[in-house]
Amino acid sequence: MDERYDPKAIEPKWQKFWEASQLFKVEDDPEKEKYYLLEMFPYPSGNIHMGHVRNYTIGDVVARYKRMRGFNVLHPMGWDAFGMPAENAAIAHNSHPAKWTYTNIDSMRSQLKRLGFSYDWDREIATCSPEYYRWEQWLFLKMYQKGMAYRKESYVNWCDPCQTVLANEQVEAGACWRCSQPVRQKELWQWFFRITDYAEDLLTYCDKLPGWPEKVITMQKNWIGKSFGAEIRFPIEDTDEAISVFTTRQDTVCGATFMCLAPEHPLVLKLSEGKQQAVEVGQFIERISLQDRSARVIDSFEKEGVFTGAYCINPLTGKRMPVYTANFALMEYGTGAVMSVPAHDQRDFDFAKKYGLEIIVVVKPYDADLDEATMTEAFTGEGIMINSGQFNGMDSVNALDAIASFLEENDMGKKAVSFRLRDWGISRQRYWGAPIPIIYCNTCGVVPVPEEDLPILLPEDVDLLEGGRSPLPTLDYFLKVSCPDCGRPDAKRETDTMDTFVESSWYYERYCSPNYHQGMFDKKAVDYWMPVDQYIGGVEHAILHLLYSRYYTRVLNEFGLIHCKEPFTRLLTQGMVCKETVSCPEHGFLLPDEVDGSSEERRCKKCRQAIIVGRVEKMSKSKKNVVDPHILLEKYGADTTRLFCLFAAPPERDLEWSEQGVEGGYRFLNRVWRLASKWIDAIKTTSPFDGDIDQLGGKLRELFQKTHATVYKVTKDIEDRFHFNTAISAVMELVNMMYGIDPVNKSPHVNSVMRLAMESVALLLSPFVPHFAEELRETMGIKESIMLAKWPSFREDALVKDELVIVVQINGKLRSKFNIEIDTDETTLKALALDDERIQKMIKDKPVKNVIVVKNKLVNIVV
RNA sequence: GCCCGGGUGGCGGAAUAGGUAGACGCAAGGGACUUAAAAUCCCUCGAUACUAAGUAUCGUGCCAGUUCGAUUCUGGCCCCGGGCACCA
Repeated sequence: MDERYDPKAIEPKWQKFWEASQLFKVEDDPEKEKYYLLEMFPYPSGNIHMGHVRNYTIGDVVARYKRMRGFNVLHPMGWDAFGMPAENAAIAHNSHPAKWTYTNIDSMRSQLKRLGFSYDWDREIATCSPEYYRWEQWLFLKMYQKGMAYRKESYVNWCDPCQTVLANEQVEAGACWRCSQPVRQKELWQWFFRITDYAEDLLTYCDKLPGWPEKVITMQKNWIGKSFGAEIRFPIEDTDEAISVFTTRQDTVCGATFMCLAPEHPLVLKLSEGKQQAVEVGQFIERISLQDRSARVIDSFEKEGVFTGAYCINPLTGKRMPVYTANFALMEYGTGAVMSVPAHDQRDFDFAKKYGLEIIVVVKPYDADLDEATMTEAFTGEGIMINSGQFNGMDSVNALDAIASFLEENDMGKKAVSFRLRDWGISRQRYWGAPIPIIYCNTCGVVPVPEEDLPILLPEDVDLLEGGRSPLPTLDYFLKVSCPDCGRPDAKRETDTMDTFVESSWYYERYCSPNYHQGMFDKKAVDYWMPVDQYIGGVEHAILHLLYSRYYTRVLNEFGLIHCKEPFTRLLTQGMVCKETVSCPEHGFLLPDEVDGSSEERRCKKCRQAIIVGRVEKMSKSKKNVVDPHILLEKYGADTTRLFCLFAAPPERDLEWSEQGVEGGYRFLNRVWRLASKWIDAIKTTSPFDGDIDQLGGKLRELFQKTHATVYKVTKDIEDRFHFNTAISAVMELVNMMYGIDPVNKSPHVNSVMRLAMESVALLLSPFVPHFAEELRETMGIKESIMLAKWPSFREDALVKDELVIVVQINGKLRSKFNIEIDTDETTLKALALDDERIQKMIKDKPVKNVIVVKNKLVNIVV
């Protein structure tokens, strides 16, 4: 055995072996219990970063562990390969997004292989391949037929210089993230998925996902945003029409003194038409529509509005209420109209003060009075009803239901619920995405592409345009098509592509039968594998990706394509990888190798100024606090890199980068290696001890017990809560104890007990550091690969301790302790404790009031 | 503003059906080995005080409470991180 631990030799050796023997390959096998383990697939940016390393290491540990427990484990990997960065990179390098993407995929695949992850690479998927997106287009057509996909005109963030729609997260302070030019709201025809149809179901099932983090569930619930209230009709003066509003505060309806409509509300123009206010209203609508919504929020938002010239009638009080259009009313929420109650809503209060509108208090606090003339802010709490006719004196909480019922009985409104969730706009005016399979015919209108014409291929022979504008509308051979219905030659294809979140909403289902050509899925395979038993990824996808996936799975379920509704049974959101930031007063953020000097006095290499140590933050290129996994692999190897990621913190917490920590992990592996080489000759041909525990004494007995206790502890830590850090520290303890056994020891069972301990160490470490474990086992003469090995079991009789420490407390404070045989009875313990020399001295003649005895634990004496 | 997390040594973190606070690792200090250094192995390592190789007191963000006993349970407060935010 080589005395030196040499990851550079070991790791490629086993990676080759695993690949050659196809040990990561998995087949459907109804005889075996399945376990589907999935990590969020990456965008192929070209390089894996520490976040990926951590995410995929955690996943690989679970995959390997579950395999050793006898599960048939599906552990796939693929690429979320469509998206804007590929287009930008292609423009910058005068290349093609496909070429750029596939080159990146190749390099990232080899990086992942270098880390020893046990993926079944035969199932690899790239979402940009026609073989993949053709089924997405197919499902789109199905959804279109059922009205689940529809087209409407709506406002989007639009950047003129870039000629494209921007997602909300691509708008920074009202400007385009790429060109820094102001973003405006533009009305465009867009395709939508009717996710709101499932709002109730998605919400209900939030409480049926016990394997999800509380935090993510809460975020999803908030995002769906169900609220209970009433829809109330306010008749418009001198017409037969009424304005319908949604409110959660119908208890305050008698305090409604004016009405606010969203600028986009269809009634706004109608009401002001022909009135003197018409011009002002028109200008207001124009101005507000140009404002970006996120910009409106950032500028601490000035509430403003204009009077439409019309009045409506409060159905309960008969009061005339001026109708305004106001910027804070949103067309997308409720009915696009707000009944304004200035006394009990802060926005309405501000608005009323600004425009001199009437304030009427209808709920007073339980213990005080409220005066409209002197109040400085709205009272939004609960209280006693006043100025509300028959409801006066009622608790406002009860009035909610009473008033809603009253409105319903008198045909003025009804109880209602409203959701914050909106339909999912999936159109993107970009090139690098899946084409939407729709044709527009001047005669027939919107015509779906016939199924047999799928896939609609994304043309590859294109010149990308400066600024990111999609070339598709300029490509006649793509654009111009004859209508599938009437055959006229002047029809046009849809040139928008689908949001990349559509691809990531079903990739995990495709993994079950990735090469199936007869349909989206092979039913047998998805029925066997789905749902995903454990999903692992970043919390940044807590809402969008996970919500879309839950929705899409419901759609697939409705079409009978899969049997389950919820795609992910358990979810683990791992923390971020962080590192301290370092900056120089002159040169800004510095990379680690732009800094010189000792740890006390670090300086900028360029200007010799003392550096500023900033906060510990998520690794990012802009903060320059990144560590390239490649360098770690070169210096320490994959096993050390994996070990550090697992040991430094439990998975759900943030991980703080530490060079010394990595060093510590490396040292540990070396330490195990040296221990093994010291013992190898003695234990190579010995079989592990499995005899009667009473044959052992002293340190060997202890080591035997410790070995089994470690198996127990590591199993529990992985099984119960994925706490790999404590699992690893348990193995470290075992190794420390093994160092306490002298190799020249001639006790009869020393070699077999050491053999048992050493084999256990290899097995227990194998999910974490698989190459190391393979090598260690091979060295011990074990032929079978770790991929086929069984997880070790522990012997109950070895877990029973011979004797234990009883703690003696006085008034709850530790004062003494003694060793005693296990299960000694309470009376003996009490007597021994009171007899204890130190205790005697402490008590002296103080009267003993009470003695609490806990068997096998402690004695507490109260004086 | 609302909703989630989280505050434990010099540092990362252990320990919660209430029962020895600080496992394991890092850093630091000491010793062994070495011509020397690195590596390695062994020991020490929460704070304070003292009659100092021992003992006492304090100590898990702060303040109360429940209890024989609280890092763990309850109430209030402070700080940090994250998410959402004109949602009627």
